[in-house]
Amino acid sequence: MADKDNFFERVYAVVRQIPEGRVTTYGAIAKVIGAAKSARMVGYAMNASHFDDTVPAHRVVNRVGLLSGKHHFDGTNLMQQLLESEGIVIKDNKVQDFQELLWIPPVCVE
DNA sequence: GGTATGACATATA
DNA sequence: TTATATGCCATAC
Repeated sequence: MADKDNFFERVYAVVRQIPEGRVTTYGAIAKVIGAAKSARMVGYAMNASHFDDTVPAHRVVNRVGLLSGKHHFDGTNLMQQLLESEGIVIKDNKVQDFQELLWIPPVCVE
């Protein structure tokens, strides 16, 4: 289903599975959706996810735990506030204990 | 249909 | 270790 949106839909599906208070990386998502080399596409998909409020893009950060995409949110620190609202500590636009908060989504089995 | 861009990642210097 | 360069793949123009 949703064979049209294939890529975006897959990204959304994974991001939507991110538990509250957890974060993940673009690379992890890319790998799970079957496009490990398309980590950039994940971020690109997130850009389009703005029309979909069911996708917690604020829980997705780059591999260093940096809120690379906070700049794309409405506010300047909206992303950070959202994460902090979930119990995640943000310092200098970076996720503290990122490694511990990092959550790897299960592989998409169709 | 080719070029340019991108919320990343990995490799090399 | 930090900085620079390249790859990768899908979207937009």
